[in-house]
Amino acid sequence: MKIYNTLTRKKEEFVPIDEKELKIYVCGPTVYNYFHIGNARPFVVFDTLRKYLAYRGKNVKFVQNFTDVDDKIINKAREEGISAGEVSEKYIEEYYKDAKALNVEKASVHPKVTENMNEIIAFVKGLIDKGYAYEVDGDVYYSTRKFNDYGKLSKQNIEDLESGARIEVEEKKQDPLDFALWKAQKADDELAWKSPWGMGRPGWHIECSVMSTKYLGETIDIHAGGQDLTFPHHENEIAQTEAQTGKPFANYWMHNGYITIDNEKMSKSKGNFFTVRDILKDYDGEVIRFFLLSGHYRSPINFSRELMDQSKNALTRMQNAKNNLKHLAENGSGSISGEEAKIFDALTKYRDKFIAAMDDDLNTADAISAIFELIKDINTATRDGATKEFAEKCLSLLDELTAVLGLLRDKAEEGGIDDEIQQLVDERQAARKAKNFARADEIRDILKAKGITLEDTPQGVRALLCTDRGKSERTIKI
RNA sequence: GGCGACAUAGCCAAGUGGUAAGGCACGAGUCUGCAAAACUCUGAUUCCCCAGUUCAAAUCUGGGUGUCGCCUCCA
Repeated sequence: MKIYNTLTRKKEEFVPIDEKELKIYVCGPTVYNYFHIGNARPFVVFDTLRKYLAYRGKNVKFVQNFTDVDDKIINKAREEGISAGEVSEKYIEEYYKDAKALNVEKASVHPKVTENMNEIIAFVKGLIDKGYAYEVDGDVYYSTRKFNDYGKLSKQNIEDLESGARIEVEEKKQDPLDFALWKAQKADDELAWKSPWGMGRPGWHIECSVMSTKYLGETIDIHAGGQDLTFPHHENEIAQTEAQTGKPFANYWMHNGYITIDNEKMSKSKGNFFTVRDILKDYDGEVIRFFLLSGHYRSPINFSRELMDQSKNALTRMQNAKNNLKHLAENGSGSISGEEAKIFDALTKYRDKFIAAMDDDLNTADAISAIFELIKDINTATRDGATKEFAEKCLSLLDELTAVLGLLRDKAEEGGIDDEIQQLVDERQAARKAKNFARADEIRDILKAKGITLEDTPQGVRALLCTDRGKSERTIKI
């Protein structure tokens, strides 16, 4: 597999450190609010990377942190009159809900800053001991100029940074480029921990260095996050970690592009964001996931209702193909014919195409097109019916590929077709036979009002339960 | 000022040297009692503009134009 590495600005063949266990770290959310669709992009993209690597037989240890110590959390706690811990616990729970809707798996480990305070303090102390950091009045700063490779990820020249650096009057840094590893407590209601430098809390960048090395080791395979983290966050992580360990921090750095609104970056500070929670009111989580995977992960994607509708319709085409196959598999009979076997052999080329696309720096857009080509051929082959076995094999292939992208999950079926509904369906069939189409249509309208759509197929009647999240197929006796 | 990304049909979007994937929308048709789904056909003589390299360029080089981003919290 080839991966575009921000460190070298090139696509490189991905060579894991240890084939037995790949190590991936993704910067997770600061838990003070629901996450927006821009935040969702790395979650979905790198979850897809993980699913793909697993599909290819790799064992992946996947770490994504929760930042539960931060000014924004403290502010939120003040606003709501609750503790910072209550704020972060609440939004961690909400994160899991939205992530589940997007079919984003839980990470192998979701470490929290608050649970790693001893390690953070030890890490900072280590940097001071090595001469890479210094303490001033309870604050600890990193001596950026001491780290010779500073700027290697973002390709920033340290002198250019110097001239652009914002100098804040109240800071006690020796150099404007230095950044905080530890911040002294300023107010009583601030989160604070006891440290060799007094009560205080960690700076933003140090947590990822600590949690990555703690859970994955000194050198990891892939470190990933949004493009806006490249500088300064990831640059600083490199400076901290490599100064501490003397080893490369991550072999590959992956950065996803932004979500834009009217062609401008979506961000919390601009206020032009849509939370996933809100979008889920109108669209299924899989539609959001499809939308996020419909372009290459490094390109910007514009968010709009029109594009969401396009994604929804495209996903419906996929779902229809699956529904049709399920219907054929459940109601059909017979083992695969010679003609079908030949067709099926030809279909497997789409698996190859899918893999080639994903191998090329996770080209999900191309991978999706391979799935649509597969669907087209399947639809053509099954247009006039198919044997049960052929339908099953096609369904299995389709499921195999869509599952890698986290699409077309089988949704839990709520309720059942009760006798009353079955009776109506039976009555409608009788009415159709008697060419009493008025009554037949009336029954269909009645069921439609109950959220059940009836479709007549050569293999019999099909009932689809329509939820606000799309159609899911229900089997019905005919 | 430094660093960087992008520009392909009405919309979205692959394609990085060999003669334009895929999806959405639109139109025509087939099938169907109807509906839904599906299938077939139709759409860029052309990939922002100009010049160059090449037998061959959307793809490489140079120069423009436009849009966006990072350098400050941000996915």
